[in-house]
Amino acid sequence: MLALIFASKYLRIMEARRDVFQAIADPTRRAIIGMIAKEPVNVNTIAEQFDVSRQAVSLHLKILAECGLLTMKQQGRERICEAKLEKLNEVNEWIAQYKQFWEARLDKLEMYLAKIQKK
Amino acid sequence: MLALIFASKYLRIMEARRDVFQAIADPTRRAIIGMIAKEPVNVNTIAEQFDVSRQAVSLHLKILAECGLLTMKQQGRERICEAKLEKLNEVNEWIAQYKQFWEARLDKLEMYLAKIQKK
DNA sequence: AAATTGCGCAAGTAAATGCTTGCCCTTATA
DNA sequence: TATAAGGGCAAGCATTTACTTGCGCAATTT
Repeated sequence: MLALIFASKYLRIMEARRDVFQAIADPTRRAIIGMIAKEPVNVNTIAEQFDVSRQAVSLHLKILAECGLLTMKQQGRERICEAKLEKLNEVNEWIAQYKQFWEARLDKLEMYLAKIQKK
Repeated sequence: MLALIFASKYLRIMEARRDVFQAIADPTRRAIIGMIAKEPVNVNTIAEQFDVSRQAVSLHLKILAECGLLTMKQQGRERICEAKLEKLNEVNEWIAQYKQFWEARLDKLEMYLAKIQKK
């Protein structure tokens, strides 16, 4: 019984969700992605742009790195963060499968509006 | 000082993030979206598909409704959930602005692979 | 060599999240 | 009309999240 509890706890820790959906849910992390998308930037430069502590930003970077949205490379005493946005494709594909639904709805709306306008 | 703390607390509560990014971050909620995308379904039918309690599912539905991804309508004693996926477009557009970056990378990789293969 | 810069690693905290159980009210069915 | 089915509301709990402050260490500058 106790073992089970420990096991489940352990499993939960191991499974700690670090997926892209989770990563981009946070507005600060989306802003970070926006910052590094065009060119690699070092940690402190990123941190300066936000009004939270460097540590907080550092944690966000860690999360982004863990789910594959960026890589870090050491360069002297600096750590350069480089965006690896391929992983965004996972979200892109999830969304894509539903596009037909909302686009169909919009089409219907458009047709309806056009019809109204004719009268 | 105290007023400030209360004010900030109050603001935080009022601002409670209920955006689409947040909403789709949860795997259960994504699964719910998958269930109701094609046709409206009532609450209990949705809840039966998951191994969490009806209350838990109900909360997920509430969150999805609050951020506009579904609407509920009462029908006798049942509440029918209907997907309104237009809001997904917000995510879609956010992603779209970065497509060039990861696609450019993939193109480069493709070209590189093609080059290697030729040799 | 001394001071500064860049940045990770804890430890601690408040709030948010995800879930449960229990209760209650309404609508439908036997 | 009694019972069942659909489903909201609220309290309570464990975990996670987002953040802070303090410390320390290695690479640079002065």
